[in-house]
Amino acid sequence: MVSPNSNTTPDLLARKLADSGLRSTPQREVVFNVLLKKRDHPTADEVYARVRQDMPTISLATVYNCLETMVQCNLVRAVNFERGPTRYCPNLRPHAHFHDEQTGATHDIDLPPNLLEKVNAVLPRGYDASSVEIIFRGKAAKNAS
Amino acid sequence: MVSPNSNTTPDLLARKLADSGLRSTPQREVVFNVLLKKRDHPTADEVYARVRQDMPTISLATVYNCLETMVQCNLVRAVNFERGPTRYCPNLRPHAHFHDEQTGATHDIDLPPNLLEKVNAVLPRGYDASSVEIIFRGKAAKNAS
DNA sequence: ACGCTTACTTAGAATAGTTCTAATTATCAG
DNA sequence: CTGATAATTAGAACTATTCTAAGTAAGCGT
Repeated sequence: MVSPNSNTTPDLLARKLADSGLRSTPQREVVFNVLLKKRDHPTADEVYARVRQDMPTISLATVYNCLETMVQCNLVRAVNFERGPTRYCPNLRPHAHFHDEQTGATHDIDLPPNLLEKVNAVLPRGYDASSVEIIFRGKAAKNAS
Repeated sequence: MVSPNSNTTPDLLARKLADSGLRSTPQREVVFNVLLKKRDHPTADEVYARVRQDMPTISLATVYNCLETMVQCNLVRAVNFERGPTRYCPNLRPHAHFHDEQTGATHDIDLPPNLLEKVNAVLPRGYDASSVEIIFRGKAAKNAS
């Protein structure tokens, strides 16, 4: 038998899941691959639609379960704009999000290493932030990441 | 007849509404006053509960309508954490939000004048942000604004 | 390999927050 | 005062998500 996945991602998914005492399953693999393949911040419904092309029997509940599991394992970030549907993002680098109000598209904005520290520095004493989120809203030119 | 509101807020509400071609109504006034009185980032339901003490016949739909109207007029900011209920904030200064994960409380973090510019500066060419939102998550000491 | 235990998946019901609809009421301009 | 427009209202509808309970699969000790 050929060792699985040896040529693709060196099973980040399986490793990170195992770190949390969880299993890699076919459903989790296909959901994760969908996120990696097209990094356009899809909603759960959009992930569901894409995943069904490979695995037509998967349920929407499972897609939600898988996504939530990956968020818990820090494999994926959940992103929210106002009260719109949650979007999912497999970019693990520190980054902000730019929400294009015309098109609805979401773009990752990579952050220079010191920026989050600078932002954190505005917190008065007594505040201890475990995470910072930065969201831009506006208009983006057509040529964007 | 005594001139109304001459001693309280010099009718910011009525002015800002008029700027958008809208009327000041009893419902809008009481909703706005509720927001000003206790600035704890209440949800629409919480606003509804408070408003009904002064105006028991108001409807929840009207509370939503009033809040949305005020957001449109830039009298109030809508704040969202994940997919929780929208919260409302009458603080018009540039500020970030700190979401205390233990208590669920929200605190305003005033921003130094240059910070938003610095943050904006991380945007690559082609991105034109009309607004930036900064959200901290973590733990806050008991003595907080 | 066998059974046991726990993890995972599934379909559908339930839920929360919000928005919509259609009818009523209030306000403004002439 | 009258007609037009704006605002309010109650309740239905909607959307995204979570819950429930049952079924399926996988790892583990023997």
